[in-house]
Order: sequence, then C-alpha cells, then structure tokens
Amino acid sequence: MIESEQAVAILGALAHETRLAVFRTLVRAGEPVPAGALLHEVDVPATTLSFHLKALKEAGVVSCRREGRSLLYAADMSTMGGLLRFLTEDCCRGLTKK
Amino acid sequence: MIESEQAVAILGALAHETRLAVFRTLVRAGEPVPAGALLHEVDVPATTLSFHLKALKEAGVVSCRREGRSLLYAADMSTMGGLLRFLTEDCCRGLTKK
DNA sequence: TCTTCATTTCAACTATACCAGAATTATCGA
DNA sequence: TCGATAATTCTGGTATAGTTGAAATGAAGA
Repeated sequence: MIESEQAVAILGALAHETRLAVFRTLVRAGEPVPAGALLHEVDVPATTLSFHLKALKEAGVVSCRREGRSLLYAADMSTMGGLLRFLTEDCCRGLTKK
Repeated sequence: MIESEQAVAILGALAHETRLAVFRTLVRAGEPVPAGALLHEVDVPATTLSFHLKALKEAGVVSCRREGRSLLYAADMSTMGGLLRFLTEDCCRGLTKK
C-alpha cells in the first residue's frame, strides 16, 4: 500500500529522461537485462547510467541481481502497479476522464 | 496523446511533497480553489506556494483563472488521465500486476 | 595468481531546484 | 484616487541533482 511519501520518491525516480527510457526498455525486454546492454539504449557514459540505475533501484522500480560478471536489471511491475493504484484511487479518486 | 517528454514533465511536477499535496487537495475539492485557501493545506509561505503552483500549471496538471481578487486553481483531470494512460499502456504495456 | 571484463564508487564540478523576503501587479470598495 | 486584499514576480541565497573521468571492486578465465 503506497503512501504519499513513497509516491513522491517513485515519481521522482521516473521523472528523468534517461531513467524513464531505461525503465521502458526493461519493461519491453520482459526479462532481466545486463547494465551494459542498457548502454546501447541511452546516450550516456557508463558512470552516468550507473548513477541513474541506483536511483531507480532505491525507489524500488527496478531490481537487480548478479549473474557472473553482469548485473541484471529488471523492471519491478508490482511497484509500478502500486504507483498506478495510488495515482488512480488515492490521488485522483477514480475520476480521471476515460 | 502524451509522449515520453511530456510524461517526464508531469511526473516531475508531481514529484514533490508540497505539489502532490496541492494537487490532491484540488482533486478532493472537486471545484476551483483560491490560492489563499491552499495555504491552509500546506505549511509553506505564500511565495513558495506560488512557486509550486506555477510548476504545476506549466506541466498542465492544474489550470487557473481569475475571479475578482482571487486566482482559482483546479486539477486538470484530463492531463492526469493522459499520464495514467501513458504509464499503463505505453510505459508498462498493461502488465502491471493487478 | 594475473589479466580482463562489467560495473560501481569516488571526487570534483556544473546546473538546476527550491526557498523565502521584498517589491510589484491586479482588483475591489470607500 | 486611496487603502486594503490576493497573489505574483523578482532577487539572492542554499541545497540537491546530475554529469563525468579516474580509480576501485567483484567475477571469470588463462
């Protein structure tokens, strides 16, 4: 059950061009993706990507596990589901048009 | 039809404790609210509130019209609806749990 | 164990967000 | 037109976010 404070954190994590692009890539992939592969999707150096991945991870919108030398990132759809529920019900009271 | 760039702007507008509180207040009110009345909902000086209202307005999540000496603010539910659609369909491909 | 690879953390910097007092604009009533 | 009211913009701060190269870490293969 997401509260206002956590919602702000998640919204902030997604409110950046690079981070949103990374998240969308992970959703589209449908499976864990190594950090290095994400570099081909966004035009930033590895250190910058790492900085943003950390932000996404801390907000709980992506998860991460090591496999060999790679760190595999995946979108956490349950966190996103929680955000959507918060925005729709708690925040908008279900009265968004359509 | 919201694109990624606009989504980042809207997400950024909502990603702040005071701004999210203001938006939720406007949704709950269900009708336009004068800026001064919003001061009772958030614990910030008038200039700070004005700063945040401008941010919300520029992102399109609230609208504003003058009535006498007051400026009445209202939540723009169509923009929010657009964001929710973007997050659900374009961004998450409809696969958030529940 | 030494080297390479994938990625992160560190350090230093720049840019932007945020805050709030002072001054300003707009409106209304007397 | 004057004073009061409602809210904003202006201005100058401080804090935090973002960027990036260099160095460090953890894992695997020779």
